[in-house]
Amino acid sequence: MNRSAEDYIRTIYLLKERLGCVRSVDIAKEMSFSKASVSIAMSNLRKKNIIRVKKNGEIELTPEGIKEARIICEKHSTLSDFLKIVANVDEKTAKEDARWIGHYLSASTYEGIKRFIIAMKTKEEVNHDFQGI
Amino acid sequence: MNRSAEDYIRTIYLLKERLGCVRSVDIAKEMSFSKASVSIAMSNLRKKNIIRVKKNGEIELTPEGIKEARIICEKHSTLSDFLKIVANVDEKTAKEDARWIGHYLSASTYEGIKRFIIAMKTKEEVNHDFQGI
DNA sequence: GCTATGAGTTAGCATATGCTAATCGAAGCG
DNA sequence: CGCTTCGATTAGCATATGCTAACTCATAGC
Repeated sequence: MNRSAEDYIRTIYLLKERLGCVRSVDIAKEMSFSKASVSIAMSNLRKKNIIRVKKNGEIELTPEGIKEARIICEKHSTLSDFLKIVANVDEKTAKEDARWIGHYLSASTYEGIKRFIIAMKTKEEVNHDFQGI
Repeated sequence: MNRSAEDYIRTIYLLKERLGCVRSVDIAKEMSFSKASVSIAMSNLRKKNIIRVKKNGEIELTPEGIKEARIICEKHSTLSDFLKIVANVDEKTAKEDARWIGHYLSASTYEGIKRFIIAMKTKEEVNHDFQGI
């Protein structure tokens, strides 16, 4: 998937949760893109069978689209947590950076980061338990 | 600076050290790009006053180019070390990934990562000293 | 019923990056 | 000397992304 497509898919997924119903304009507003750009992007996602557009303009992720979206969002939140922990940056910065690097990191590096963050969180819990004694 | 320009600058800097003299073809071979693409990229770097091309075709970084190159390479090696440590990936993977994320990470996240890696290395030294006792 | 508004699409453009094919110029070889 | 080869450049193309301007279409209000 392209970087931009990933971004659109993630946005559609999140807007669906937030608004219930997602249209092109909602996406354009959320991403600060023109209606035209979104229209073309939606046309591409439709060709790739990621979304389906109802007669009333409502945009729905297909089952494949939902699967993709979950993968993208999981990656995104893992990387965002990771950056917050290791680089000590704020939520907003972490999310923005995660959005970019999520697309460019190799699979093996991402897996390594996932292991790192799981170990880190476990360790934190252990520390917390000890402090509780 | 563009992502591609950063890559070209870094390559020129490294090839200069490795070969002594850098020409367009050397860059094309090193990066696996066509001569044409490199030619156009060099023309852009010339316009930005990053490189200077001698009559014999030799490419030299200007003082500004060298400054840029050092910043890029430092960032690159910091991120590469970082990925090797936290994600436990091999040198090659770490370098490739560092090349990409180096361009997309925000300054604050990069600074945070730098602090993290310095702390990590210090700690390792301390551990090493303790083990030596 | 006409018009204004909102949503979506299309045409045409711009930038960043890459490619191949063709060409130019210099250098080396038979 | 003429041909080949090498290095560099140019023209023309392709893809990915974005934009504005102009259009269509449906609906809501007067």
